[in-house]
Amino acid sequence: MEKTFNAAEAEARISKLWLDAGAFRAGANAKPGAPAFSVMIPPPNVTGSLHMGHAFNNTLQDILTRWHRMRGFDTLWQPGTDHAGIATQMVTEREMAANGEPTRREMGREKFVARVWEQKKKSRGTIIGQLQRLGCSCDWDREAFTMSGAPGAPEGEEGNFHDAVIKVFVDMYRKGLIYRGKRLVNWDPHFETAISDLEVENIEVPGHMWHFKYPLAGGETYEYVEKDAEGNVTFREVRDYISIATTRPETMLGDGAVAVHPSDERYAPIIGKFCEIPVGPKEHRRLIPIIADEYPDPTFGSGAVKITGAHDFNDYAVARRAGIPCYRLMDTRARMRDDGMPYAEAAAIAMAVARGETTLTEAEVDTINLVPDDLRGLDRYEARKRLVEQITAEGLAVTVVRKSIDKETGAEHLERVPYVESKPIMQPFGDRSKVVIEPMLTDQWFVDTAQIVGPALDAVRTGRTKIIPQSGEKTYYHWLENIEPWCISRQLWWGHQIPVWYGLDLAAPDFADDEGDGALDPVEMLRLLGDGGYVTRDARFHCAADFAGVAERFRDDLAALPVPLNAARVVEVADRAAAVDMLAAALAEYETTQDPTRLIYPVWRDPDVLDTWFSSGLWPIGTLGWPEDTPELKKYFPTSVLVTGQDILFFWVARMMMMQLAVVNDIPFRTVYLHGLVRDAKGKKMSKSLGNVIDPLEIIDEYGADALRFANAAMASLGGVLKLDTQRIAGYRNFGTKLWNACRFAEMNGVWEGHETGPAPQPKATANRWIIGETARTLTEVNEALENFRFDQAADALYKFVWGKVCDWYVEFAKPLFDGPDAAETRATMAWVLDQSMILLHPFMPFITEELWGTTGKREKLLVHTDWPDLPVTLIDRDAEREMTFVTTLIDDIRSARAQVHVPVGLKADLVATSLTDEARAAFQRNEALIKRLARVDSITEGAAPKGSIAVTAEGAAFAIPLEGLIDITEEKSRLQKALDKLTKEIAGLKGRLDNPNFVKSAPEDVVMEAQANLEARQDEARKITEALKRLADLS
RNA sequence: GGGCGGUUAGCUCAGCUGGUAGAGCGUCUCGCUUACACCGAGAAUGUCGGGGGUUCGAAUCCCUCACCGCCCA
Repeated sequence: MEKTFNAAEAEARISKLWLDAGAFRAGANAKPGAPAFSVMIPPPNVTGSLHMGHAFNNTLQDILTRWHRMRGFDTLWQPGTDHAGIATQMVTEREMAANGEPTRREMGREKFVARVWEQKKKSRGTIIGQLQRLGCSCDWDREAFTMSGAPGAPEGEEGNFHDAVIKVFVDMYRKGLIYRGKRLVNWDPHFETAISDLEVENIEVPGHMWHFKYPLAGGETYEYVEKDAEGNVTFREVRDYISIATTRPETMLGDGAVAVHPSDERYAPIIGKFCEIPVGPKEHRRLIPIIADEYPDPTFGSGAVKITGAHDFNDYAVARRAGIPCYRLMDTRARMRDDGMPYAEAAAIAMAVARGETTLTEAEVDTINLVPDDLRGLDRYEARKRLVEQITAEGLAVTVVRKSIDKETGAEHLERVPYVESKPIMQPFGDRSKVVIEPMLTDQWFVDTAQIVGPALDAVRTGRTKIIPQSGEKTYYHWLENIEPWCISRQLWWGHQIPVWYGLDLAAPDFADDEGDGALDPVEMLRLLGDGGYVTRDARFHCAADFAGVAERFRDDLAALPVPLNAARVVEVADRAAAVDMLAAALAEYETTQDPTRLIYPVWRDPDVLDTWFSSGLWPIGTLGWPEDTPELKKYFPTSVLVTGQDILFFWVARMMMMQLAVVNDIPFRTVYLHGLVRDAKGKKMSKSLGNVIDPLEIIDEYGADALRFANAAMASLGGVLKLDTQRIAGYRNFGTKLWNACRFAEMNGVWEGHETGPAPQPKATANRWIIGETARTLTEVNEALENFRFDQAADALYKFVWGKVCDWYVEFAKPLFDGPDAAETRATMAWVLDQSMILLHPFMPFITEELWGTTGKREKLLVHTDWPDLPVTLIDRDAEREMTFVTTLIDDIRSARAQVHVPVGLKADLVATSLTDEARAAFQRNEALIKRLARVDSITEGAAPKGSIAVTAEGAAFAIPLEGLIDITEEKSRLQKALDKLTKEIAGLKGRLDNPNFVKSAPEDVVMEAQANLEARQDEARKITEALKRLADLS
């Protein structure tokens, strides 16, 4: 054997060994009739690459998986990747730009989607290969993808995940769990799509708060009065305006009202009156009502809030309550709108609405563009700047007096300046695009989460699904109990296109075939096409898995229409505009031909795709073949454990819970293990800009996958932050080497000759019996730790056992034993112990252990499939344990004493036993050889302590090491005195407790007994040390 | 502002249902003792964030304050 394990050379070879053997296949190594153990990998982004978070997360999954597989469970670790809509589209577009390829829009949707598939194929291997380098024992043949089987999927991307997603959408739609609506959503102006609340990061940035005057309509005035807490008037003035504070002046253009709190006496006189928005051309100023609503905080700002329903979430709620129209001001890129009728006309309509003279449908409101002509098409921030200038120029900014002193004359100047507060404001940013999110009123699809959240909550409340650590459950409840509707439509091209088709609404209420002759004359036609006709009316829509499905439903709609429309043929076109054109052409043709068979009814598909989390929400059933009733689904669902980051609890875990329960009425997993974010050694988030990113592949290159894995396991205590330190990884690489060298030592001593794995031997020598017991104890610890997901405790137990027990002591004990009569049983014991070490370490360090397994003996199976031991506790031999504790502490004490009084390490000393109980003598005699070797002792005698010796005590024994002339007497005195001081303190503490009648009375009996025994032992030791000190005093 | 978590040796962290503090790394001293210098032997280091309470006894339970982190507003 080499001196160290060559990870770089061996890992690829061992990986291949496992893969060629099909070692990771679902059910591999399962015992007949064994229970299933299944884990779904949190699918990484298909274009992503492995970062430390993945490495950590997947190490834990692999440990669980390998552990269960070795225990004979029917094990499946399901791998796969996520199509990651926005991220993948972004990556692809970026690469296309870098290559000088045409843009997405130039290409068109179909070509672009094909291009993304190319990208997917290209990058898919990256992260999968990286997971394999980490040693992940997924069933790679089953690799899944959240868009497999989607239209346009190339060869090799078959599968039915797409079918599952579409089926779920259709089913949920039919059950009324999914609806479409114009709602305020988080709009990402960079990607020009809606995103969910969870994809928004709120960050505090420096901002400004402007204060403006909204003049009351018709020059009305009121008395504005401020009072203190006692009701005394502190300020009083007659005002003709209401003061409004805003951080976003550009949204003033869309104001629909000003709101004040109903209890706010200052504004009570003007509730119900109108005020003017101080923006836009003077002659077209809009008036808006002053309303009462609970939302405004009377203590904040002026207490009055402008209500811009289409651009603020709070305002939106107020607007809905009060029936205030929400005017959209921006386009998809968050520039001020530049469409629709001129401002003068739009403002006039809005005025009429505010006065209650007319009402508009939602669709009609959306056509009203209230951006003044001079601001149309401007960026939102440019528009803000200009508006502030315009309002200030008009004198409608609230001002404050500023005092300045002229440096030359010393004269005081008082001037009024606009009141602009500079203060930090919370701003929403897109987590991918990093641009400021704009609340935007758009048509979107929503899951009515309120309807499906109940079972997901119950599953955790009743314990059917357990979340670890438990604090995760609290967070889970808190979020789900306050859940908002989930916006699932995204204005992207890469994803599952929503299975909804739209058709023009031909059921104009005033449309009739006057003559009842089935012939459409121009008059009748005009009713269809004219004002209020299908061209402007909202579309009708139907949902089905495919076009054939919706066509049928549209035919049902048409059947209710008069002749000849009822016979129109349903065809699919690109979009609404195409449909309008085509229908017009078809009607025109009908007019001349009067041939109803040639009438067509064009429908178009919703261009939006589904939120990625909607599809990954089906990962547990989708990867197992649902909606088909596959054997895998029967066997591996619900899954056993989900291991994922706590940051993903809402995004994914909660949604999987809701969706699985809604779709198949079962929990997706029995246990959810949540872990923290991996950070650098100082606890900082790893980020490219900080330059503190640790690349797991570089770590694997340098230290080996096993070292990284063991470090991950050791870090995995419950809760908290995970700080990754390369020094620690190096330490665990050393740990692997330590085991390696123990096996190498065994090899040199013929331990492996003719060795085969077998049951524990039954040796006679105490050291051998002891280490077998220690092995059994460690197994219990590891099992218990893993059952409780305490990877850190399992790793710790293994580290202490292999290094602290096997290498530090047992290997040393074996050296003299190999030269004595117990050599054969010692070889057998060592072989067995090292075998167990490899087995127990395998889930944590699969490469080095598999390599050792293969080189050290004749093995029936690969280690990956070797049985996890089941060792009876009877292997723990209490007598052997006591005896070895005596021996090891004695050796430790002798070494320590020697070192402290500077006895040369190379010197072999004599040892005189000055007092021994029978038990101590027996233990001592049986292990003489070990003590001699490890404590560097030459000869052993019994007798009185010679002059000038150092004293060592042990349980039931006292020893002296005669070293007259060699030792530093002062040093020895101070050593003993120090020990005595410590003992005295302990004795005082123990005595104090035992002398306290309350302690003896109320403490449990065994605690009292233990304290008593402890006191006696300490006192005995103190006596021995005092004697030794006395001898030293005599000497000098 | 609301919720969750944390504060233990120089650093990173263990410490379960209360019985009087541990590990790894780092530091220092010594050592080429025939598995291993990715090693061995030895050593030092803590008013367990502050205050109060419950208890015979508190790092551990309760209250409170301070600071830090995360999530949601």
